[in-house]
Amino acid sequence: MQSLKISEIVINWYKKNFRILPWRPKNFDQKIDPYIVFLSEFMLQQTTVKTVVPYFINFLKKYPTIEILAKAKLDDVLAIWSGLGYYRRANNLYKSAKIITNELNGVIPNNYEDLIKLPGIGDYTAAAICAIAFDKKVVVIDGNIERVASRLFELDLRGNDLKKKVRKILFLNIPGKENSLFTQGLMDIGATICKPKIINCERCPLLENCRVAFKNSAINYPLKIIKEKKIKRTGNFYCLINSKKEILFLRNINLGLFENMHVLPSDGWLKDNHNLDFNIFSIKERFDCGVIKHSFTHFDLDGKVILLKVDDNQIKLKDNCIFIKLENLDMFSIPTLYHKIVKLILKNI
DNA sequence: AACTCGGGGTC
DNA sequence: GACCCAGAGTT
Repeated sequence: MQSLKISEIVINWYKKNFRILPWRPKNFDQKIDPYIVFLSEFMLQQTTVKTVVPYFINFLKKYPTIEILAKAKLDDVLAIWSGLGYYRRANNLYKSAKIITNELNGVIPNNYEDLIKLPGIGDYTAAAICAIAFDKKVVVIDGNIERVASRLFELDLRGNDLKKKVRKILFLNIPGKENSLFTQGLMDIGATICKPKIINCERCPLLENCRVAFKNSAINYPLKIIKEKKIKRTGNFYCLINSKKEILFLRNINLGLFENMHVLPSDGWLKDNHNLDFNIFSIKERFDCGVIKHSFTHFDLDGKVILLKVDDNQIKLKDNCIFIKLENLDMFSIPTLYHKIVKLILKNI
């Protein structure tokens, strides 16, 4: 009797052991809504399933179709994304929804070439939507699949070289049908069995196919990429608050970090400061509230938090300035860093 | 090819 | 603390 192919093993395993996730259909016969896959893949870029789940549920409730999303306001989309991070994803998701609704008759493309043209959709996401939503025969490589493959075939490569080799090998092992299940199966094996630090070889369906199974060296795969040590940065954050307990935020027009989000005035830690002209305010009191620590991908931030109590007299604010009531903060697009700062401020009021 | 983009889970 | 996560866009 001929032994089972890798794809058959993975698909059979997946049908019995798949993770139940809010963006997955309840059974395999159910038709998949491409918008569900489209949305989940944006959220899942570089973000763990556990973190995404509550955001996905909220988002889908508010924007159940791509047309409703396309007709929403960007600020509202960013607000519901607040806390999830990598806010460029939300900006691009919104752009793509508009393009699909206004230029593509509201139909999400079912092929790699058209998908990858859309903003926020790169190689991985284009392939993932093709495979998962449309069951197309394309190779999908995410962090999970790259790790599983690097161990399965004991690949002594890293970075882009590893990805190329994985692509070549997976192309030879891709099934003729049910690639949607194969792709998600490899992901689930990576997420639940072949994990980065804890490897449960005894539960793995690919045990007999794996070159590093039960070996101490398994944990070394994929080979690590040496990373630079994180830099420290310091800055000052200013919280202007009036007697109505409204806090002054700026809508950040700078590209890059926190694009289009609401931020507090600050200086010292970015090239493009989130500047405010304090002269138009009459400041009654000033407190130093201590230091907030926040970790970014490439640096650790120590931010001095300064509370400034200001008069209520009507001032002509610039367009990008807005006083937000404390109880309304959740309605606005405010990154986690600034929620942490406000929390520190409240202890000092 | 190397940077820049968040924030939280996990160990 | 360090690593990792259903990566993409820019330089």
